[in-house]
Amino acid sequence: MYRSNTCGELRIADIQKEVTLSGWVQTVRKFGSITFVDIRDRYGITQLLFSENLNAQLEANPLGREFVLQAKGFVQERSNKNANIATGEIEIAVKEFTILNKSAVPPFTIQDDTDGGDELRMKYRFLDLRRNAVKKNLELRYAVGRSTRNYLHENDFMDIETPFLIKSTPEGARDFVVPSRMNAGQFYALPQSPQTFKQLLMVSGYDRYYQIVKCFRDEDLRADRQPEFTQIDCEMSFVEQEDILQMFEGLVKRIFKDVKNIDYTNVVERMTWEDAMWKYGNDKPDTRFDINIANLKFPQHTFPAKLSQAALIDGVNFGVFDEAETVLAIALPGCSEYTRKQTDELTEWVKRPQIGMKGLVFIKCLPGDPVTGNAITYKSSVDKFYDADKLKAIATAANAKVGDLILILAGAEEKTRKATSDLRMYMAERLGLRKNDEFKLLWVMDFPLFEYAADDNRWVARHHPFTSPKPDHIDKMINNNPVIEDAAKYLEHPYASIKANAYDLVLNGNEIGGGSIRIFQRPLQEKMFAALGMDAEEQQHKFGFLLGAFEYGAPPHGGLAFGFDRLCAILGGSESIRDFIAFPKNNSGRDMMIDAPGTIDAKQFEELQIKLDLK
RNA sequence: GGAUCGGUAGUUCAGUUGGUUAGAAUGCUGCCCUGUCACGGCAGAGGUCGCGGGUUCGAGUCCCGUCCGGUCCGCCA
Repeated sequence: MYRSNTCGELRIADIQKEVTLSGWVQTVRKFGSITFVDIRDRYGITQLLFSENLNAQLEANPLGREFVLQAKGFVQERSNKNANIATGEIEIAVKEFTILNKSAVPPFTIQDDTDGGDELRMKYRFLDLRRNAVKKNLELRYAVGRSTRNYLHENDFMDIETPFLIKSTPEGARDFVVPSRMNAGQFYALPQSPQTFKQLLMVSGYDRYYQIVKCFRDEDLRADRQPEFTQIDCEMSFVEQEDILQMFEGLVKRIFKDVKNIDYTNVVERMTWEDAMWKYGNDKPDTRFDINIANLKFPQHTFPAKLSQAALIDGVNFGVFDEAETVLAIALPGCSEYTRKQTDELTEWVKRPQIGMKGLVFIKCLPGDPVTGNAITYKSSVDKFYDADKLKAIATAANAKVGDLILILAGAEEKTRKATSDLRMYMAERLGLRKNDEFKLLWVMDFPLFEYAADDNRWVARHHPFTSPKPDHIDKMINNNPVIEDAAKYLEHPYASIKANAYDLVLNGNEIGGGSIRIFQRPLQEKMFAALGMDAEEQQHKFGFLLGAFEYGAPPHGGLAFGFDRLCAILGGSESIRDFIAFPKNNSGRDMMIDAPGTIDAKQFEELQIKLDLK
C-alpha cells in the first residue's frame, strides 16, 4: 500500500492514527537533530517530522526537492501550528520512509509565486502543472465542464461525438489538413467546428445535441486564441431564437452558481448589433461600466436610423473635424485634473501604430464659475475654435459631468470607431472599472448576415453560410444579385442591410458564445451559397451532403457554441486561456514541451506519396 | 505579412557616456543549529552576456543581419 491518506486530508481528529503518505518533497528544513519535510500531492501539503533516530538513514538517503517519498508514522498535534494550511494543526511523526524516486533539481521552484518565466514553464509544463496556481485553473475547468454536462443532461441534451477527419471547405478560417495514405494525393481537414454534423444530427432527429469538443483553426495565435481549442457545441430542433437564448443564458447562470456560487438573478440585457456599434464602437461591449461613445459626426450610410450631430462641431473651420468621416467622444469620470504629461501620454497611446490615430482632442470639465453662473467651466485643446457654448453642447452630447475629461477622436470611420472603443477599454482598465469579480452578461443580436470582403470585392458570411436571414429580409436576398458595381458604395447594396438570426453572448467584453437559427430549406440554402459566389457545381461539391439532407425532412433548428477555454479564463479572472489548458501551444503554434510540429521520416513521405518542395 | 518589447549565473533580474576582475536575489553544494513552516547562520561553486558580422585602441553596452520568446495589428465564416 503506497498510501492510507492523501496529503491534504488529515486533521486534529486523526491524532494517534497510524498513516502512510506518498507525495513529492516540497521543502526540507533541517534543524539540528530533527528534520521537517513538507510532502505534497494534488490534495495538499502535510508536514513530516523526522526525529533523531532517523538521522543515519536520512544521511544515507538524502532528500531533495521533488523527490517522491513514502512515509509511515503517527499523526500528532503540532506544538507550533500553521494556520495557513489545512493540515496545519497536525504533523506525521515518521517511523519509516522510502524514497520511491529521486528528482533532478527542477529548473524553477514549484511554488505559487514561482521564479520560472513563461518559456521555461511551458517547456517543463509537467512540472508547472504541479503548482497550485495552475492546478486550481484546471480544477475550475473541470468544474465548468461538469456543470455544463449536468445542466444539458437535465435538459435532455445528448452528447454525440462527431468525426475529426473531415473535408476541407475553405470558407472562413484556414483548415488544418491531414494527408490520407490510402487515398494518395487527398487530404482530410480537421473541423473548425462540428457545424454541419450537428445540423445533420438535427435532420436525424436528435433534437437536442451537445458536445464539449476540440476545434481546429490554422490562424495566428493570441493570448486568447489557440490553434486547437474547445467548444461547448449545442444544437436544438423545433426552436425559435427566444428558446435558444433562454436555454443558454440558463446554462451560463447555472455555471455561475455551480462554479462561483454566484446567483445571477439580473435579466440578461439584449442589444442589437447596431446599437452596440453605435454606443460602444464594438460588437462585444463591456457593459460593466457606464462610458458610452458620443457620435459627434457619424456616417449616415452605416446607421441610417441614427441622427448625426454634425452641427455641434461644424461651422468653426476646424479642419481636423470637418475633414473627418467620423468624430467620436467619450467622457472619463474623474479625469479632469489630468496634467499635460498625462494627456500627452494618452495622445502617444492613440498614435501607436496598432491604434494609428493622428491625435486626440481634450475637453476638461472643471467646476463652475460663481461669477458667470456657469455650472461647468470647459477647458479644451481646441479653445481657439470652440467657444463655451459649443463646448457645452459637445459635453452634453457626451453626457459629461463636472470632473470628467472628454476625449475626442476623428478620422476614417472604421479606424476611428475601433480606436475609440480600444481607448474606452484601455481607460476603463486604468480607472479600475473592469473588476474581474463582477460578471455582466449581454446578448448582442441582429448581426448583419453578410460582410463585405474588400480584397475579393464580394460578400462573405459574417457568421457562417448556414445562418438564416431575418424572415422579412429574405426578399432582399432573393431578389438581388450579389454583384457589387461600385466597391466604394458597397454599403448601398441591399445585402449590406440584411440582418441575420444570429446572436452572441458577451461576458465582460468577451465573446463567450455565438450562434444562429439555421437555414433548413434547400432553396434558401442554395440562394445563400449563390450569394457567396458559389455556383451550383461548387455547392454540390462542397456541401452536397447537406443540401441532400435538407430534402429529407430537415426540421427547423438552431444552436450555439461557447468558447470553453475563454469562458474558463474569464471565470478564473484571467485574460490568457493558456493558463486554463493543460498543454497549450506558444505564440508560434509550437508545443514547447514535446517540440511540435516537427519533420517526419522519409518513409512516412514515401507512404503518403508526398514530396516536399519548400519555397 | 507587419509593429513593438525582451534574450546577461540553474532561475528572476540589475549593469551608468563604450573603459580594468560582469553584480544582486533566489536556487544549488558543504558545515553549524531540537519546533521550523519564505527557518536561520557561515562558507563555496556557478557566465560562449542568444548567434554571426561590423565600428572602435577597447563592445554586455553602438550599428547591421539572424534565431528564439512575449504582446499587439492584419488574420480568426
